[in-house]
Amino acid sequence: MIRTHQGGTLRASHAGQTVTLAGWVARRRDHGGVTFIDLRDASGVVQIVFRDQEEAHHLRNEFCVKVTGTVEPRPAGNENPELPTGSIEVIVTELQVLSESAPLPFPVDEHVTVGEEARLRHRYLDLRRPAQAAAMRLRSRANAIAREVLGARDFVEVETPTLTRSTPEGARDFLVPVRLQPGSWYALPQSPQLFKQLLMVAGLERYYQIARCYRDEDFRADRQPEFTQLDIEMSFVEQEDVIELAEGIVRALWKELAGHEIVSFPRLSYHDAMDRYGSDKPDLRYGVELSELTEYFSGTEFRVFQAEYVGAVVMPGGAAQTRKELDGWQDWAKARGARGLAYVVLDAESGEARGPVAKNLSEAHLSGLADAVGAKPGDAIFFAAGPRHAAQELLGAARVEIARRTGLIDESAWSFCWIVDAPMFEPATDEVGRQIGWTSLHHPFTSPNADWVDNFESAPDKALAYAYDIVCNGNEIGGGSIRIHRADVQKRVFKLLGISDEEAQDKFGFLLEAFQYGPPPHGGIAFGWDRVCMLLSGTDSIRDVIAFPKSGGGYDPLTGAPTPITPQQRREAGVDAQTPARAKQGAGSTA
RNA sequence: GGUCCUGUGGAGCAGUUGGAGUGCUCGCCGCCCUGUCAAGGCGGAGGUCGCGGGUUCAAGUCCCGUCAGGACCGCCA
Repeated sequence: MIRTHQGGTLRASHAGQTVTLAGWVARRRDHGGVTFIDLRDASGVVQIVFRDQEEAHHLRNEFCVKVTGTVEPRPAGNENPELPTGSIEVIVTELQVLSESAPLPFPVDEHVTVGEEARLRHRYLDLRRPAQAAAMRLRSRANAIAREVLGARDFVEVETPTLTRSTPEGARDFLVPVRLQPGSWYALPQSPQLFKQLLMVAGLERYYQIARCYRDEDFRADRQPEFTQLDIEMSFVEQEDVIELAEGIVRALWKELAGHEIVSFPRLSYHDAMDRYGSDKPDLRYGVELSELTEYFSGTEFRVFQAEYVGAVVMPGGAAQTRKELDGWQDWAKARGARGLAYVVLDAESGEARGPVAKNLSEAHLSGLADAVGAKPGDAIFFAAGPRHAAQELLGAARVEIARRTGLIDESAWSFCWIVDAPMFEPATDEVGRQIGWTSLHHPFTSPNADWVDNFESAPDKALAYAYDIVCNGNEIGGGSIRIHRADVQKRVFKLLGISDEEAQDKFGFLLEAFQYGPPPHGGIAFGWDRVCMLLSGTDSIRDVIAFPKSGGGYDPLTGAPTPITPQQRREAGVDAQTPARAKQGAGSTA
C-alpha cells in the first residue's frame, strides 16, 4: 500500500503518529505562509497543513497526491465540529504529486449544482462527490442485505442468460445479430421470467438473482433501457409465503439503510385502491381520498355527469385559488388526455358552492355536495366523469397533484402497502378504443385465484389473480404472482387471451414443454432495484443510483454510445442477411 | 408518435419594450497574504447568445424551421 491510513478515519487518538495519506485535493486555502488542503479519499476528508512550503502553492483542485506528515491536534479554537476529522490535522513533511488534473469541466463540490448532462459526461468526476459516491455505496449495501436475507433462507443465486430468445413480455426487445447464423438474432431479456420458472421445474425450489433487464421503450425520469431487478422465485408456496419473504427483505433494507422500522404493510385490494386513491400504487403518506358520486348524481340534468362513473376529490383550501390557477387545472387535465376537470369551489365564509359547474347542478345536489365528498368551506372539489377506470385515474393523478401543491406530503415519512387481488385481465382495445379482446394485466402465466380458477371465462373483467404489488410512497417497488402450473388452466388462459396453440408454441414452446414434466406450484416477485435504491438514498432519480446511466434516447454521454458500425462490422454481424424461412424452434417443437 | 419547458464564457444563472456581448455567483490564470475550513484581497483571461433562415435601420430578445437536453401523455405485462 502506498498509504498507511485513510484520511477520513483519522481522529484525536491518532495524534502524534506519522502517517502517509493518498487522495485528491478537494479544496485549498492558501494563506501564503500556511496552506490548508482538504484531502479527500474514499473514507472522507482530512485537513492537511503546509508551512512555508513552496510546492503547496502549485497544487490545484483534484490533483492526486501522496503526503507524509504528523497527525496533530488542531490549535485551540480551530477545531471544525462539522468534520469527523475536525479535531486534528496532518502537518505535511513530504509531498508527492501522483498525477495532476486538467482544469475541471465543472466544480467537484457538494454545494454546486451542475447540469445532468455535464455530470454524466464526466461521471467519474461526478462520482468523486461524496453524495454521489454515497449512493453507489448504499446500493452495494442493499445488494449485500438482500443476499444476506435470501442466503439465510436457502435461496440459490443463479445467473440466467442475457443472450436469449425474444420473450412474451409486452415491451420491445433489444436485438443482437448473430454472426454464426446470419439473419437470426438474440434478444436481450426483458426479465428472467421464463428462466426462473424453468429453474422451478428444475427443482431448485428457491432462486434469486440481481438481474439486468432490457426494454426498448421510451424514456421517463424513472426508466432506463437497462435496469435491474431483484428477481425471486419459490416453489411449493402460496401468495402469503412470497409476501412474507418480500416483507422480510424490505424490512431489513429500510432498517439498515434508512434507520426505519416498518410497522406494518397494510393491504388494499386493487379495486379498493382504485376506488379510494385512483391508483394501483397509492401514496398513503396523505389522505385526500376519492369519493364516488355516481349514485349521488343519478337523475341529474347535467349531461356530463350522466356517466358510468362520477367521482370527486377535494382540494383543501382550494377555493382560494385564482381563476388562472383553476384554469390551469383544465390544462393539466387536458395534458393527460381528459376533456377537462370540472370543479366547484365552496365559499370560505358561506360554504356556498360556486363555479362554472355549479349552475348545472340542482339545488339539492349542491346543498348535499360538501357532505357527500367530505369538503369544508374554502375547499375546492374536482370531478371526473366517464368510464370508471379512466375517470378514477384522472382523479388519482389530481390527488397526487393536490398533495404536491398544498404541501401535504411528509417527505420524511415512509408508507408501504400491498396491492392484492389484481384483476387477471383488462380489455384490449384498438386505436379508436373499441374492445377487441382481453390482455393480461400482469402476464399470461399469472394464476387466477381460488375463486376464479374454474370459471374466469365467465367474467374476464371480474376475475382476480394471485398477483401482488408492493408500493412505497406511491412508487411500485415490486410485483409478482403465483404462476399457473396446471397445463389445462394455462391452455384456458391462452384461449381467452386469443393466443393460439401455434402462437403459444412459437413464443414459449420451451416453457410449455418443460411444464409437461411435473412442474411444481410456484410463484415469485421482482423488485425494481433501481427504484428501491433511489428511495433508500433519498434521491429523485434512478440515475443517481446507477453508476453510468444513459440520458434521453438511450444515449450514453460518457462513451457516446450508441455509435454507427463500420461496413465491415455490418457484414460480419449479418445484419442485412435474409431472414431464414423458418426460425429454429427451441426444445424440438415446431410452430 | 404528441404536448410543454430549456439552450447565453469552463459550471450555475440573470438579461426589461428589439437599441454596443451587458451582468451575477463559482471556477480558471497571475500577484499578495501564517489559522483557514464553500478562506480573503487586487488584477486578468475567457463568448459563433445551440444551428439555419426570416422580419427590422437594428435580434440573445420577435417569427419559422432544425438539433440537443429535460418533464409529461401515449408506450413500458
